[in-house]
Amino acid sequence: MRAPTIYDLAERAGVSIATVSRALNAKSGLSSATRARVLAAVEELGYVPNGTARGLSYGATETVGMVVATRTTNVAQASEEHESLLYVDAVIRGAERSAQRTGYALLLVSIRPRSGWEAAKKMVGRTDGLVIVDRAVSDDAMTWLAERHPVVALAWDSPKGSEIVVRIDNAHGTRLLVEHLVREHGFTELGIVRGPASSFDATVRWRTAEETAAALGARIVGTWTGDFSASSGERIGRSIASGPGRPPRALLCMNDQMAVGVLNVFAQDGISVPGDVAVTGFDDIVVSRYLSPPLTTVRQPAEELGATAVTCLFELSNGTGLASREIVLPTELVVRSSCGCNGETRARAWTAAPDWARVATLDGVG
Amino acid sequence: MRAPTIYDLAERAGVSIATVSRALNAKSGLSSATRARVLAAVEELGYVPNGTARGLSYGATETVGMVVATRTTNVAQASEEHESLLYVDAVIRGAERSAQRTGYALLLVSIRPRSGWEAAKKMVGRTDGLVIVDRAVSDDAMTWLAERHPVVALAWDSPKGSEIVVRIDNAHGTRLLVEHLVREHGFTELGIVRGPASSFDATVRWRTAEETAAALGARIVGTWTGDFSASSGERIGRSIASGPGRPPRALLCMNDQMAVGVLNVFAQDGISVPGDVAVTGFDDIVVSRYLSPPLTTVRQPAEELGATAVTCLFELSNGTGLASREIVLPTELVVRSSCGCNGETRARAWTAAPDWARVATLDGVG
DNA sequence: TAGCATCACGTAAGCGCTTACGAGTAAGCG
DNA sequence: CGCTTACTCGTAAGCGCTTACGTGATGCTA
Repeated sequence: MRAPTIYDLAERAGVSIATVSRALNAKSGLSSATRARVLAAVEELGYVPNGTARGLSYGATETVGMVVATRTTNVAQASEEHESLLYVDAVIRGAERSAQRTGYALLLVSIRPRSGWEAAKKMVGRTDGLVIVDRAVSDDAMTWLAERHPVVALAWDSPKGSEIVVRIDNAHGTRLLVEHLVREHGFTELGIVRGPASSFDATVRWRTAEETAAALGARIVGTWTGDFSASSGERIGRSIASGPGRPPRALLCMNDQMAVGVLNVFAQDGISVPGDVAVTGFDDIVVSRYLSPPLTTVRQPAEELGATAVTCLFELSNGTGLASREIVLPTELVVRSSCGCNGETRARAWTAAPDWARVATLDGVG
Repeated sequence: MRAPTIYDLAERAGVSIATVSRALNAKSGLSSATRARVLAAVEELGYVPNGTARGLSYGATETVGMVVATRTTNVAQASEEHESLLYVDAVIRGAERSAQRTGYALLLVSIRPRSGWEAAKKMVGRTDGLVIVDRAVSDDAMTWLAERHPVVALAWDSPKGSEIVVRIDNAHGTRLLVEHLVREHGFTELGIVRGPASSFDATVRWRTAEETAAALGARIVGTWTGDFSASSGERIGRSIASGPGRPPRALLCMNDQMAVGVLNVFAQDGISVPGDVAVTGFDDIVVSRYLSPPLTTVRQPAEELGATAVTCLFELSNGTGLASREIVLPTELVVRSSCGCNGETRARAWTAAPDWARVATLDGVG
């Protein structure tokens, strides 16, 4: 049972395939009678346009590609597999939402560690543009891709080649957080739980944290390195809890998932948060506000990040021309209880990011 | 700067386009010298095959579609938007992984509530098969789609039309949980936090919970209905905490996210878990083991669910023929501390699901 | 050396659609 | 009433690729 084509529709409606195409695409130059005949045939035959043929002829796939690094949760099995990064899921949601608004679909591929970037390459011939998340491909690969396709890099360093970069203002959020801990709470001995060195976001965060602490006269009394997973946070938390030295008065985790792990261990070991140690995160994932104590963190607009990336892609291919090759989304400090405060307050921190306002408005945010 | 085509390659390598195609697709009947010339041209020109043209000619898109209902987290803004269902993200990951293994990509669209299913319809012409998650479209739409395209329904009732159903064994997991609470802990007064009535999974779960409780001589002293979000769990938890009646001895939440909300409120209000009230969930999302207390729950293999769905799709289009039109994946009881137990133990519960073993093995699980 | 496979490659058709161009008809004008 | 203009619709080319079929060259057997 072959799927019906416009030829079938044409025969059924007694018109030519050109007329069918015009009716389907709501073009002008058609009598309403013929249009109705064609649309009736569509219903009768249950016709669905072949997107492949349409794309080939039309010259656009109406698809945006999203390339992410593989993140797998499989607690039951191989533990060397990485835990999923919850915020990436949010980015994907945002991108899909933004694409959908223009009738586009999201083509998702993940790149396994050490698996090469063939999958990303393949996407060039299947999409109208690519969003590459968080170092899913190497610098060279990024340049290669951006040279021949519209590419937006998410959570990337400043653009080196033709790619557009969309990222969040890690530094500003981190600064607000450290200032809060040092100035409001008077904590002078801080600990830092870093993220993986491969992550651009993570690196900026801990660097800024250390700089800001130094500038404010606080000391970094310990640093640990995790991989952004809750289980790595758990591991680190345990080593702090059972270590010889005095724990830091406040522990800054470079993402929420690691903070989740830390909080869990501290609760088990009878370390009071925030009484003994204040703990903070970064990201503001869905569950953070429901932890006990509710997590003080820096909110990064993950969905907006994905949505903005796709919007940029559209502008890029429309030739509208972006005002800037680098777009920075704002972060905000979300103060809950794990730092020692009482409830939730938000210190919205708008960065000086002129481009952002424009792009975000397109997406219906601003 | 037009993207290079096989015509450019042919000219460069001094061969015909047919030869180029053969070289690219590793077909036989080519001297290794010509093949090398073509591949050299590929490198020089930075050629990437046009997937659209390939698909049209080849007759397959090498794409599987995934249709989900919109789930948006936007705590900052419109609160009527639903919180993301974390387990859906896991399903997406699993599907992508399974698709990737065969060189397929995942085309993702979400359907907004009340937005119609046009987006899903469109996917028929753009994919080789469709996975529809958790009632993203109506029964009629499902039938229409399944009549003209390979379709796998996830977390759906038994198949009514041509679709294949892949779901988890909700009943078995729920039964294990209730038995644990009643038999091991001796709880006789249970409360149930239901999920949305539209969800097939949720309905089976609370029905089974109530039946099992009755069969074991425990009483259901209260039921509440949430929407699977943590915030609805929070709302329900608050009404329990501040309500007049005595709270149930154990509170069964029909998913983890609602349990997260409940746990949070109880911690705030000084209700001890599991001392005063035992709390359980369903799903075993990433963070559940890190909550305090760690959540006793029923693990559903969300990634496997997605992976299995895609695998089924492949079998369906290969014409290999599925042994059954309904595949049930096992659930397992994960006992942590929120029920009153001490640590983590797992009661693996293999359901009598002969098909599953076969399908899952294909995916490298069994 | 005639005859026949076999191999390596080119030719051309066709996948289902969009769209430039042209043809035919009806309407508008002096 | 003859002309132009506008409208409606058909014809055909082409998007970039795969592949059935054909052709010439080479190797083998009798």
